[in-house]
Amino acid sequence: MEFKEAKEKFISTWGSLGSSWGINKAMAQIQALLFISTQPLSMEEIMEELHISRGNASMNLRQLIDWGIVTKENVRGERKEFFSTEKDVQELARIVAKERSRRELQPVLKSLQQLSSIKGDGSAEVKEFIKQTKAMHELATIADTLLNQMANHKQNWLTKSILRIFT
Amino acid sequence: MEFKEAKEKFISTWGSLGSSWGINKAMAQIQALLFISTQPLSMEEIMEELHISRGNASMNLRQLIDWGIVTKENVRGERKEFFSTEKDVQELARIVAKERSRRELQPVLKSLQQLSSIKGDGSAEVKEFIKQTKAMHELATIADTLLNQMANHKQNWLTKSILRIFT
DNA sequence: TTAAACTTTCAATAATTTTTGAAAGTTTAA
DNA sequence: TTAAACTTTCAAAAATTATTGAAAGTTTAA
Repeated sequence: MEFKEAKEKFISTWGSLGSSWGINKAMAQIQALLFISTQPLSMEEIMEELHISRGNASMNLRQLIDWGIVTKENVRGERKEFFSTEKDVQELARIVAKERSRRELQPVLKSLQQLSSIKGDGSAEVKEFIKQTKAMHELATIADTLLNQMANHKQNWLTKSILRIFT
Repeated sequence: MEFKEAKEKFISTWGSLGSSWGINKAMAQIQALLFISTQPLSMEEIMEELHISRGNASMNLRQLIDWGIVTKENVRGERKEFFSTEKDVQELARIVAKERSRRELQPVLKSLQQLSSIKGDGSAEVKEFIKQTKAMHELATIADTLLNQMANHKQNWLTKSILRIFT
């Protein structure tokens, strides 16, 4: 396989993985492009490589910056902005874990908390509701703890810990 | 909060959580409804509760069955089919972990494997490409191992293991 | 058999999400 | 200043995804 082909395949694979995990395609593809680039890229270069519009590039870069995955770089002698992504995969995993916990799990946890606290009237259906929402709340708490543990551990925790888990 | 209100809120919360994790809304809502129901429900009842069409109910129930989350039940004296969902949250988590690994991680792993094996021509960009796709492959392998470890452990592994992880 | 009860399929439609591109906004060099 | 270089915004258009509903298909009781 040629490099050019491999590069395109990597970008599109990453893009569709993103889609199936609730991250939009362009956003995932921009990140993929930066991830394998040897130097920071300008918006112009990103637009050209991925065949996307200026507006699309601008908005998705902003989102990536919001997530803390991409940073603006100043290249000396250049007026325009350049962008680069976090290059360490474990650091990337940490950021994503943290952000997904904050954005998606926390609100659900809060809801489940409330819902499992409705006062029972003794009926079977309300009892079941309370029991099941409580169980979900516990599970979500555990998942959240896991994500945050990941997010708070520095470099290499993954490879170091992996063999000790579940043994 | 009234039970009816709480029930609706639970179903809609679950539905939108599903959406943000790549599972369609109706599918997540059907599962939520069954999850808090004290007995199996017919398609008719599901359609009515969730205000969705027969076709929608049928297709999403099939998907849930494909995933192994919902099963058809025979209720004696009734001709129509009834549906119920796995009620144990940890078992649910196991099924989801296993299925997502199989459906989404495995294909990506295979791609990354291939991509990180292109022959280098000595150029910096190809070197970077190989290095970065290899790193991704390693991370994805670890994530997959984790998911599968989860999927292969019986009941209660989560609560038992959680305190021992990352310590 | 047959016909009623029920489920599935799928083309058409609706809803949602993403993308575009041009106008408005901002920054910088001179 | 000002005007060129660059970025952001956002309404409209396009693309994607979900939903409907009626016709076709299947199962079962009699």
